[in-house]
Amino acid sequence: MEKPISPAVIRRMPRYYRYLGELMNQGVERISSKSLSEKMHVTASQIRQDLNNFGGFGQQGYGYNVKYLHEEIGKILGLDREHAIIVIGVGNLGQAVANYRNFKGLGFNMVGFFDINPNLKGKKIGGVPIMMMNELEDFIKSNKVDICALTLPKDVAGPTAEKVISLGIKAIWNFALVDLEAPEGVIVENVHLSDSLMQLSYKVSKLD
Amino acid sequence: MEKPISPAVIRRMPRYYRYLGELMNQGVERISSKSLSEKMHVTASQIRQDLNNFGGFGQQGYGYNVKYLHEEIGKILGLDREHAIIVIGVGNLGQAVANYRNFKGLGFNMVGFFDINPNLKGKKIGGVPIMMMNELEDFIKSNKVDICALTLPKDVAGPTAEKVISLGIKAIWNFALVDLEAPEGVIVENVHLSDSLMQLSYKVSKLD
DNA sequence: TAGATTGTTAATCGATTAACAATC
DNA sequence: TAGATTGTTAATCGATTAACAATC
Repeated sequence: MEKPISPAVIRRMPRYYRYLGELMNQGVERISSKSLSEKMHVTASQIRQDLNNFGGFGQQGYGYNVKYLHEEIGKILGLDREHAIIVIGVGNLGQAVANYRNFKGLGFNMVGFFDINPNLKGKKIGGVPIMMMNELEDFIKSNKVDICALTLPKDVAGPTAEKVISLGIKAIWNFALVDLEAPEGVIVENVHLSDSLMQLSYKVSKLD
Repeated sequence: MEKPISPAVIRRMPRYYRYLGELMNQGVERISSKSLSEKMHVTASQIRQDLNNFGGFGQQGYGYNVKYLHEEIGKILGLDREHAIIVIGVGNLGQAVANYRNFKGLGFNMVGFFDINPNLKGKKIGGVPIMMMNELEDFIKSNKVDICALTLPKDVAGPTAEKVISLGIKAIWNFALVDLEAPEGVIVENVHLSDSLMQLSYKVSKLD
């Protein structure tokens, strides 16, 4: 295995991917680290350092081929394959995640939704059925599921996480307001909306 | 004005706040940096350094009073006052933000929702009306609005941000998939869900 | 070829950790 | 008082920036 890449670098990769996608759409064929750095408000040095963690994608005197670099970063981020996602908790946030447009084009496919509310049973979101929690185990065992999004209240997030981990899920996208403890070999990515809002609040209160 | 605090520290503050809130609920009266560090999986040294950016909240030989520290961090994060929020874009994500339970208790109040879909006109979420975009200007001028959440497609996010900024909004909580450029004195906090999902995808693909 | 720009090494800067004197 | 634990200084570590030789 390669040497581990620092979290700071990994955080920046999706942003590079996004900007390169834009450039591609605009028909830009090549770009130098310098002009990309101006667009993104980072240093050219940082861009070159970041990319060289993964390989030499550029060419001296030329810069980077936009399409090629976009594709390579896609591969680095694992976007060159399909990811099957289930969403547990079909409240407002769960529905938002379920419907989020941008995911499909990146290879993330919603394959099942789960809730405890019997009124939701059998309903569909984008053609994908909402199932009850007692169907979860069977579903995971008989379908390939790569990622489990948890959009449910914090007091049930922990037990639910344990359950899906015991069923073999290796990746949890957690929206519940707890830091889930994951065993070795399981990845948890947290999205804490209120943390983000508090950071905003902090910065606002510094303005005066 | 005090010296600026590093972003890394600010990112950690909401997490401290969360853990201290939990401890408070559990009736814990005091805690040392050491035992808090074990719960949070960080170093005790980092906790003390972080806190001392803002002041000395502890006591030698005793540790920190949980309730007091929780309150002080709340003040640092600006949670000691009310924040009026409007949400522009009442799609799935907008509704999720509009309904998010945890906000109210932290002093964040939803005061208005805006969309372009005429079918939504006059409907309410949690007693707060959904208005049309042509009502936005009047609303902002005649009501105190602290934060504007943008939960809309990326191609309209930029112009909408410019508009609310021109109307005096100083804080934007942006969920659209673009990095908004904000003038001096305006804060933009981005929540890029797909960036987060890509980071998860990256980590998953490293597992094998 | 000459000019441009990378890949990479070296220098700087900042953040984290360790250590310990101050003190409750 | 003696023990515990902070606040803070010093040491280490890592990340960012600068510089430049390699090379397209």
